[in-house]
Amino acid sequence: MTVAKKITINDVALAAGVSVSTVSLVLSGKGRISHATGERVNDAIEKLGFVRNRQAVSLRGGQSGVIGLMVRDLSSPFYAELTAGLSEALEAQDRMLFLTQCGGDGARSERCLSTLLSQGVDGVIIAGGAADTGATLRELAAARGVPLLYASRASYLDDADIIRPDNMQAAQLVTEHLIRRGHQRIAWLGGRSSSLTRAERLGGYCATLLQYGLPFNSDWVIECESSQKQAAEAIGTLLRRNPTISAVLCHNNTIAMGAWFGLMRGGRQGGEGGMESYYDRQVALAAFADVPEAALDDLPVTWVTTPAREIGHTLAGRMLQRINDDEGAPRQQIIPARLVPQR
Amino acid sequence: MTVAKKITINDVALAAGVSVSTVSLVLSGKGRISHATGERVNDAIEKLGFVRNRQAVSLRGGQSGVIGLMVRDLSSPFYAELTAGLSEALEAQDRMLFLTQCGGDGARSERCLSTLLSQGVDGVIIAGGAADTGATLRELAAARGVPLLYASRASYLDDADIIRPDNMQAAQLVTEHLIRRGHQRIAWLGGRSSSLTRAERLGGYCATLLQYGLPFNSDWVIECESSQKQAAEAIGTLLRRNPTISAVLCHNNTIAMGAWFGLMRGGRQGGEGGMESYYDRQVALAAFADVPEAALDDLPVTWVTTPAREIGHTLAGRMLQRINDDEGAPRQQIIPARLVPQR
DNA sequence: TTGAAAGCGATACCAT
DNA sequence: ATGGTATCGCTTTCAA
Repeated sequence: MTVAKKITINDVALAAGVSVSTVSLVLSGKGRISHATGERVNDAIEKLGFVRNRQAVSLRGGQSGVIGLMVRDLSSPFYAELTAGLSEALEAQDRMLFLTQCGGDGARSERCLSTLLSQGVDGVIIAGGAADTGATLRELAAARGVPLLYASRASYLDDADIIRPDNMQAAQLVTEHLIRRGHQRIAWLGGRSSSLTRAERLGGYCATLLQYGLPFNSDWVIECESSQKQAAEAIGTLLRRNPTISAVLCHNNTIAMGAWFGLMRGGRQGGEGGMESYYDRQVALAAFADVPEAALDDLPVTWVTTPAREIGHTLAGRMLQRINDDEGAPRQQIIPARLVPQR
Repeated sequence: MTVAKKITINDVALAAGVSVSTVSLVLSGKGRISHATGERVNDAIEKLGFVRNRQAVSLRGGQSGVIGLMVRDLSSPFYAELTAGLSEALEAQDRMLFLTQCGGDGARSERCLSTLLSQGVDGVIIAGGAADTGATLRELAAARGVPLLYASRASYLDDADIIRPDNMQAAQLVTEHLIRRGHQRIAWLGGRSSSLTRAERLGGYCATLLQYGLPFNSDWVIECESSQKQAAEAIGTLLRRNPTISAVLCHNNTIAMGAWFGLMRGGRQGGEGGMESYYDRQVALAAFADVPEAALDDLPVTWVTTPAREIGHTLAGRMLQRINDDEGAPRQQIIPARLVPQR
């Protein structure tokens, strides 16, 4: 493959019959350039197909126009959606995204950040993970004067600039919705007790129940892996033991689907005492969803969605602020969830 | 925020009492450096927390260590998974990913590529989309001597270096599986007739049927939006009109889920003539899946999965080849699908 | 309004 | 085995 000689501002300057300084001024729109000269330079740029070398710009001290993103795992719908939103918003600002997957690993996170910095990013966003090595990472970034932003599903970092979903509000929203629909006995299904997100949501659920003078029964809060099979079994057991439960709040969409299958099966089997009763009574399902609204499963379920894409947009906006005028005060931005009532 | 002065090789050289050339040689492991000097330099690097500026390297003519990725839409599970795999494999090679979302838009694609090139990427991968502007894009990349690789869900580019899933084989695989399980009358549900992926899959399905001497009936191939509701209705209509059908092949997981609901509902409603018959006969479902195996829905369905992550890995490997020794011959690499029999 | 020249950080050739 | 230095493409004073 023959590599055409790269076009530089020198070539442009030559073609336009001006100096490189002039070309640079035209490019950046600074300095007062006569209209005629501007025209000629732009023509030359057009004709030669010149594209400005950002690395040289950045080396000289300018911005690279690149934001680094460290994401725990891109294949998770939540982070994929967040990343898509972030990339979208950045591109609208003529910036780009540098992507790394840092996993949960601390040492790996440091290497990732180092790489990002060595590439001259204007800022770094850490989405999920890297909670433990927070201090080291922040020192690294601070030493380079690069703004660091966090996006997280739960609020484990109090003193950092962070954007996150409002898990508590989400739980309150959906719990209140169920109550308004007449449910008095609402159970919880799914998630591991070690999950911070779950803890926050449970807080909102619990608070709302008490606020409405309804019973909060810890036997009605069931831990469960995110597996349809396990959820289906778990809801069966739950309802058999507690036949008065009229609504179940599911930790995520997998749980919701499993729960629904569980209800179907229970109803279908029929004639087994308690089993058919709750189907006939139409136990209501509600669930938290990780996916964008358009991708919600078509189940008879009320969803609460965390607007991951919106979080991405917000991150882009906040990063722009940080880059332009570094208001040092760490700040928390909390993005509310939306309710999608059962259709 | 106080920005610590950036550490350069000059600082390292000073600290180690050697020249910058020596530091550079130690960094790149070229030239013969005495062990003692090497030690001293590395100590200084460690002590000062020096990180090499890749922009300067790249400006001087070295590699940037960055691969550009233009992806149609990151929030689609297939591309998210592909991107995750690619990023994973690249990081193992000490390279990074530059991400852009180019949508389907031609002009936008050109701008994306331009930006990538201006950032000094060592190579570019286009995943989905940008089919129409192929020629322009390739010229742009070629002019800069940057290798261009395609990843696509269907084979619309014959003369390019491309990696893609084997849609035909996938369809053959699953169709054959159904036949071996004793199904003779297999219908197709889902997808739009304008979809290239679907066309290729239909080809495999059709070929396999004929190969086994089974009837291929175009009335049994149903177009359908990827919506659970529509799929549920469509399968109902299909089976009512063609009660002899014993298996249905679904274009994706949404269709599969809808189809399954359709079967459930049909079975449940009972007593409506044809409606109950097909439920009792246990119509088998099989489906193509976009998601990784671990994320498959827990349905009584036989899945064929396109290994998106593997495609990502393969892309990384091929890109490495292209960067190192540019064997110009465009080459197609076709990644086979895997069967996940109904559990 | 425009041009000349210094310098950003790293590399590699040419000396020593 | 090391050191000096021109160079990559661009921005930015300082002069003209």
